[in-house]
Amino acid sequence: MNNIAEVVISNATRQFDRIYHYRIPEKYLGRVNTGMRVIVPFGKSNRLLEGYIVALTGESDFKDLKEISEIVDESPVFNENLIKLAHWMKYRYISTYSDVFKCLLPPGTGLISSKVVRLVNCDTSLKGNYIKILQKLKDNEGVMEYDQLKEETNIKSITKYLNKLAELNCISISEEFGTKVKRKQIKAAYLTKPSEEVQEDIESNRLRNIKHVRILEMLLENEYISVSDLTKFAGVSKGVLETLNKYGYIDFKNMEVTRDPYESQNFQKTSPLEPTEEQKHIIDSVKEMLDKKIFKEILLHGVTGSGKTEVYLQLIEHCINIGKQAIVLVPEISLTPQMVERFKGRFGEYVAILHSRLSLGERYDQWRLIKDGKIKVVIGARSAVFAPFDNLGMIIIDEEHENSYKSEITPKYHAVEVARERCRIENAVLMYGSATPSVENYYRAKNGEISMFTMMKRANNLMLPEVRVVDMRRELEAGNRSIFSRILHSEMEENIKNNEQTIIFLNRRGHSSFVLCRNCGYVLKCPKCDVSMTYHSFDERLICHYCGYTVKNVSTCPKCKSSHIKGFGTGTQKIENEIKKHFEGSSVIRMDMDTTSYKNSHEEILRSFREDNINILVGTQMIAKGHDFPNVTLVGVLAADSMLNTGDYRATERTFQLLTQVAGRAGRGVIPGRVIIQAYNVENYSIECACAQDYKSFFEKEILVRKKLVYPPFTNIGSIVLSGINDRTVYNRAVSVKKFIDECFSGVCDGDAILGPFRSVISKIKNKYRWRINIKCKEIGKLIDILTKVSDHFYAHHGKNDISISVDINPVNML
DNA sequence: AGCACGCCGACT
DNA sequence: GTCGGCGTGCTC
Repeated sequence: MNNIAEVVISNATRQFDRIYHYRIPEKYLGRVNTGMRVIVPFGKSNRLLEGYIVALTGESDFKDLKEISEIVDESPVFNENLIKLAHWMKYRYISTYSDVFKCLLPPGTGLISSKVVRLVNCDTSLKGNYIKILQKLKDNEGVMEYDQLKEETNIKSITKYLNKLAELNCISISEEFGTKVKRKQIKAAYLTKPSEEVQEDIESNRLRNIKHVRILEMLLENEYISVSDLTKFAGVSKGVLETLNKYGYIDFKNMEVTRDPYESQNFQKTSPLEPTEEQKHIIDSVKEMLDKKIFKEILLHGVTGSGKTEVYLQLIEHCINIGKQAIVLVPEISLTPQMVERFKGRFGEYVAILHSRLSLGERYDQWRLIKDGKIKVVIGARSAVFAPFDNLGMIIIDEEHENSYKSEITPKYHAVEVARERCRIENAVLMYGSATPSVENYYRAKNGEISMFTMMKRANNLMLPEVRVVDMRRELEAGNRSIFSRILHSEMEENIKNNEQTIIFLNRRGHSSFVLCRNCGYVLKCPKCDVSMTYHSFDERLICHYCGYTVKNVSTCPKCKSSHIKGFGTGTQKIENEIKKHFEGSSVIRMDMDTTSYKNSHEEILRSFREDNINILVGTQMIAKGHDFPNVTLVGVLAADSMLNTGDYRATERTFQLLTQVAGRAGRGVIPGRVIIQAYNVENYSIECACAQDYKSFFEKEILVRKKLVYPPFTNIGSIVLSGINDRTVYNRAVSVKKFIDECFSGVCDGDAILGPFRSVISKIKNKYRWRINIKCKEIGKLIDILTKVSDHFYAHHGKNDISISVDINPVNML
């Protein structure tokens, strides 16, 4: 009989993160199941902790097992497949069970313990603090939280008195668990008399008060109405309802409700569009794969505007028809109302939306709808890959190359990899969609590892924009020292004259990227991070984009006191100012992290640009994502090569992807678009190929470089970053870690290498010095094994030092 | 992480 | 003699 539960403890550190066996007490037998959360006694003091049941078993090598003390959920919160996925994630991301399981639940559902004091017997013969405590409890209906009791009675050593009172059996002290998010309940009113009788009372004028009549009439229409709605729409106060209650007409009931983030919106129902030849071929082929119910990966390489979304929609429809569910992952930033509208319009109530701008409560409710089987399609950012479906048919990852799919916090999972593993486990179909696929996936597609479909026709036969590259070195030679090349300048003027819109793209926010003293060469840096401070003209301050540290702008050099100190490099803010200066009478709007910090400001800016017909939009990465602006006929890209020299092996790829995307913003209406790209390093193939909108040539060139230099997909890069307050001790620790790796790294493959320790490119963040060790290793299993050993070894000899370690494989950020 | 055990120094 | 410092080791 399976009367033993395998439990992992939540909030465990690496040192005690493993599976523990607990006996299931008689009273819970049959009620306890895999995937439930429980409360278990742990350690010598038997403190009560939250745990997750990962399996049930009949026997254990341990004797003297402790018993589960409480069950948290009445039904499992994870199914078997998600538990399998969790095991894989722990392995693949060198993580802990604890961190991994936390990903599977919506935020705010973790248990919080609190000590609760209950009044049992109010012995009035007691004196002093004792009676004070008892009185306080009595005033609060006999139940209070320990912390609250302590604060309100203002007794310093309250524990002493409480223990004594508990001994005297006057009170009981217990530990209770709650969660941050609660199920939302509302108080609803309903009729307690038969409707005929109420009707009769109204018609016979027995009820004189018009307010009473109004309320009863409303309740005749609807069985339950929330008290708040009732008072609002009837224009009465709560007192009226209480009177009706007293007369025995109505009563109240607490009802659970679902928080719906899109409650107020009505979505126009849409039906499938007639697919084009290209689309039909893809839809039919993938439908067949879905019917087979086997794991399959598909790359959908489709240029912007080629109708990928319609393909997604029709495949999802098929999924639903065969009784399966689908997940659609999109980058957080493209989860716009238009996107939501498309899916809600097609699938209505079957759609759940998950993203970080929802409140904890909304997210929790969406999650519960999914778990209860009410939802067929989930659209969401990264974490939606964990949506608790029981019969998953497919996962679609839109803009598969986006690096926002990689989590920056532990566990540092990549949603694309997790989706792949989940589909493998659940025999589902995985579809990657992109106009500029990641080099890794395209390489796999070319090798026949995954199937590939291409969609190269733009809908409505839109013309590709005409792209021109301007060599800024020539501009300088010709005496043009402005930010704008002569051609871009004149095209912008032309556009303003013709009342057409322009987008100016620059991948750097702020005003100037650094402040330099021309006398002594000193560059102002953040005192906590090894990053130059950026000047923001809006409030005349210097800001560190890494930690947010800010100081007032300086007028003299802090080092040599020279006044020849000023900002160099250009940010979006400066562009905005320059445009105002150069193009008098034109309207400009700016979109970057500084202007979009408020909720909805993002949408507001785009709406304003579109509807108020603003001449020019200036922005960073943010504006590159799939928005449709039919009146935009000119896109200018400034400093297109600025990302190329960041010391990251993916810099070229990212430049190509970004430029291709930005160029795609032009000419989405009837007027053909023009794109002008300004750069110094114009010969770079990422710029050349982006101009030609030629993915294939870019890939062919890039893959050769990757092969030659042995970078992914030809190897894997393990990265270990050690950080701490004291530069020297961090370095020493890094050296000892390196030594440890040397010892366990045997049987080196061709091209495998251990590099470092060296200073990280950003050598200090928030006052912590960073040293890095990189490991190149062809075989990922071996790399995982080494990194696991390194982590275990590091924590085993942790001691009382303040150095922390972070390990990652193929990180998106190598700085 | 949190807690107990345990082994040394400075106090009534 | 004993109170308390924090190094070490364990948690089903």
